[in-house]
Amino acid sequence: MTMTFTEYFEQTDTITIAQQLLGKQLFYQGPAGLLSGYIVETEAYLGEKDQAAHAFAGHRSAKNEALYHAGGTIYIYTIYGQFLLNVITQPEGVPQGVLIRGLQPNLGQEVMQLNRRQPRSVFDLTNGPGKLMAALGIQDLSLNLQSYATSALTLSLTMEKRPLAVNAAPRIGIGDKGIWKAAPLRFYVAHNPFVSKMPKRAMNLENYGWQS
DNA sequence: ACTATGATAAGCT
DNA sequence: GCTTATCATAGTG
Repeated sequence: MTMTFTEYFEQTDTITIAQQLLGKQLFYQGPAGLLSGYIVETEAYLGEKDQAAHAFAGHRSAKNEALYHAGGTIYIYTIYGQFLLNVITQPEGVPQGVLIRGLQPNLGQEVMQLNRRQPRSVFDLTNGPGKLMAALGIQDLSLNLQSYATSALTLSLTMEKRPLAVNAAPRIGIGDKGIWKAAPLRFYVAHNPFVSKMPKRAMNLENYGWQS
């Protein structure tokens, strides 16, 4: 089955997309060659009603403009000097998206190593939203508002690994936002060592949490 | 969000 | 007793 990016990111709800992105491969055609990794951790942000979302209560500005664009749009924002990567979901005007929080390196792991300052181990390379962007070497906003369908940053909707289990948990870094602080909108491949804050004893180093 | 550092707990030769 | 892991705190853009 072949599906366009628009279909994939507009035809179903954001929570489902956040779960189904686990195992999809993210590609970046960078200056040092092709880099890629499998998505292992995501968070869903549900628009105007979601107190933790940038579009809460309809907030709209130049910084979060991408949220209001079509499904498949790249949304990058910065916090504390870190660049964070999102995929916009839902049709134009419905400001929802998915934050990519963890990546299992595949192509160009050596380059990613060089792009990072001081990773403690391979598992420290891309196990966080700011870390994975640093590893890819994306440290500006030039890809913001562009599309995964047509830019140097893309992802495969077909080639994928399959998680043995997907866990849901509260999102990270959410302050006092009522029910939205505890809402289980963070999804990750159970026992995968590239998931942020994964305790070592919970890591499965045999299969990384993937089927076969 | 990340890094660095220190405290506490758990493991191990 | 030493090493490693987990948790807490502070500093930073």
